[in-house]
Amino acid sequence: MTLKELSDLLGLSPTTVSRALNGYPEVSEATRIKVAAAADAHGYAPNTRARALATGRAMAIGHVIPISAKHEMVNPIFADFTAGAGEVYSRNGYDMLMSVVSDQNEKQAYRSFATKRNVDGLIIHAPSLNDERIPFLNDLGLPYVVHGRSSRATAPYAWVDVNNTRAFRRATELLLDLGHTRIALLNGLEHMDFAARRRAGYEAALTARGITPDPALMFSAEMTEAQGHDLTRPLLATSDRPTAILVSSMIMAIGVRRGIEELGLTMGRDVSLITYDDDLSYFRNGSDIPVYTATRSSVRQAGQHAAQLLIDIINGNDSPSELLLEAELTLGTSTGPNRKS
Amino acid sequence: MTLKELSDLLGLSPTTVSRALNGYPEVSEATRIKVAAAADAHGYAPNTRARALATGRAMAIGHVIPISAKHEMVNPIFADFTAGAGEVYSRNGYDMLMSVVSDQNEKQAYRSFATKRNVDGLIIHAPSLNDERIPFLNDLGLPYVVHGRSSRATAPYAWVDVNNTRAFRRATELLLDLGHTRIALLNGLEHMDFAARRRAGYEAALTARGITPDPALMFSAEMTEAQGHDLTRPLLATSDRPTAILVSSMIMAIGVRRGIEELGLTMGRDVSLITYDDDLSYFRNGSDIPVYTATRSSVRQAGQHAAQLLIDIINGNDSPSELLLEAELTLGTSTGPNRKS
DNA sequence: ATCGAAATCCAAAGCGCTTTGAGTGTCTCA
DNA sequence: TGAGACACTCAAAGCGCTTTGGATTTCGAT
Repeated sequence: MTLKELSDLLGLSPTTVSRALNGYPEVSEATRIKVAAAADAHGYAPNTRARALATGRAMAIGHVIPISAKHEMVNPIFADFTAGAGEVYSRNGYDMLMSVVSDQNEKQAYRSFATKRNVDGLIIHAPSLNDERIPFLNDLGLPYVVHGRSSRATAPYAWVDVNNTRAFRRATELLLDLGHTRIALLNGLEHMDFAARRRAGYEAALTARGITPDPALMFSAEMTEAQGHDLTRPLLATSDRPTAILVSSMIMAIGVRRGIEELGLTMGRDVSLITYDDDLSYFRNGSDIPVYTATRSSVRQAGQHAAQLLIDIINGNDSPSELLLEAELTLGTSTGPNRKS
Repeated sequence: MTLKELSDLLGLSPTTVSRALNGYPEVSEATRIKVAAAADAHGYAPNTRARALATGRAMAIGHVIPISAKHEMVNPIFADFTAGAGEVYSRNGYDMLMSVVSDQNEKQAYRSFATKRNVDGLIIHAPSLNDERIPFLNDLGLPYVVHGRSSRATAPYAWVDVNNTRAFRRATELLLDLGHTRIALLNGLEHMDFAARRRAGYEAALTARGITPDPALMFSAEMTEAQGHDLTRPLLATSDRPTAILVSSMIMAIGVRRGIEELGLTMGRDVSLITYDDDLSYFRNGSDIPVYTATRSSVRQAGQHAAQLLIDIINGNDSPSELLLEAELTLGTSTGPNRKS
């Protein structure tokens, strides 16, 4: 069913039908209702491609999912972020276009979006400290929003981020308050901005209490279950082992816990643990009582915010284009007072 | 840069330029090279929307991601499946269109894809035993591939699935061989086809050894960490507790393990555990030695196969449209002989 | 020299929609 | 009664591409 067929059916011109459906004022309410009814009855919806061509707007947002060639990894938070963003897109009539590329080809994917003109905007993920995508995209001229920040970027850009520094500072302070002084940090890869900020928060809290951060207690790795486990085992086997561990992701924390228990130790008693929790839908932190003490911020909500911000930018509503979300610190059973001192 | 601009630049007609770029034989090799070079130099790529309108092909595949309204859950395997499918799409010049909708609106999302004509095909996930989407999509006339099967569907459809029955039958047999007779099953929701098949495999193995499946040992729930834990606790608190547990997902298994250890029991010694492992990239089963004994099948590869199959169907290459993948059974440290008998 | 096929290239139509600019009635007020 | 204002509606152009059906040139063969 095309517009022309529908208009023939109604004995109207395509113009009028189009205007009726798109809510233009030049058409009477009576015909509008008639047209809408007929469209509904015959299951008519405008052909996206033709409409996009005519209006110059693709009504689609692009997401580039880079796959690390080394580890064949998909960022686990991606599904929930996507879900959040997707809801907002649907609500606003936008489609979500996903491009899965190996991380070397990422820029090419952005360029391709721009030249093929099949999206009106982009969301980019996981920025590094000085992310080269930002100047690149500024040149490209396609609206975009960054999920996260890039501390050393000089050009302006729109972003939605969590206050990672504050979150890790508070988590560290909690552990200090519980009497822990040897606190390990199992962080994500620190060329990533979020990880650098988390480390800064951790170090700031220690320094403020007169403790010099010990490089032997700080680790930076991919945030997998296996890494969590593999880093924890040797760490806890030393004589002056830490009494508390700060972990950058739930998934990694699962591995840490596995390591703790393999050594016959008990989490929350022998070793305290605080983790960052992205509130992933399939991995909620316990059912009633949280298992892990955690700083939590919903990545799904971040997705909603980022999507809304991008749509605002595309529509030219220049509301503030930066949004800093706060994580909340929730007590679980994984922390307790230091018993070793 | 449009085709017209490029052709003006080259002193050729748009026709010739278009043909040169699309590899039609009516253009000399010399001009083809010249055109390609110019296109490259000026960063020209055909406008997707215009091309789609002209060719009648959207060069895009739709995925509908239903969000369970009740639990606000995103299927965790979705990210990896998507990654696999996305690779194949990219390689073949297809875009991936994602539509996130609450599960009540799912059909509407398919219909919208069909009427708006912005995709050439669909992939659908998580079919139930008698999935109503199959007749619905057959009517709709948009090519599609099902990830999974729908046992009670009468109409034919293309699918890619894992041999769930066989996988669970083999896993159960392994436990039986180890002397376990009271084997619990923590399954996914059994209106889902995959879960029903897994249960069938489990029951078949038991029955073949003369053991009547005990309803008190069979559970069907959402496959979250919390559910795994919450089901395990009371299960292992009974006097005639099972000595082995078969679990339908790694994530759930993590929760089961937590339950086991909270009770002071040791996995692999006091309780054996076998889990189904989708080989999720962020949740590999241990680094060197697998932690869990598991039946594994890569959901990412399933994504690749499904995407390829769909593209084949769209292109009219009618290769066989059904693909059954086998899961492999890998020994980890979570299983051991029954010590209780 | 001439013809026909092969090799190139092009003009123009068309994909299905939006939107501009104009046209036709109908109403209101002088 | 006539003129202007208003409410509707429409024809046609245009978005950027592909593709049909010709037109032109080249060249070996007659």
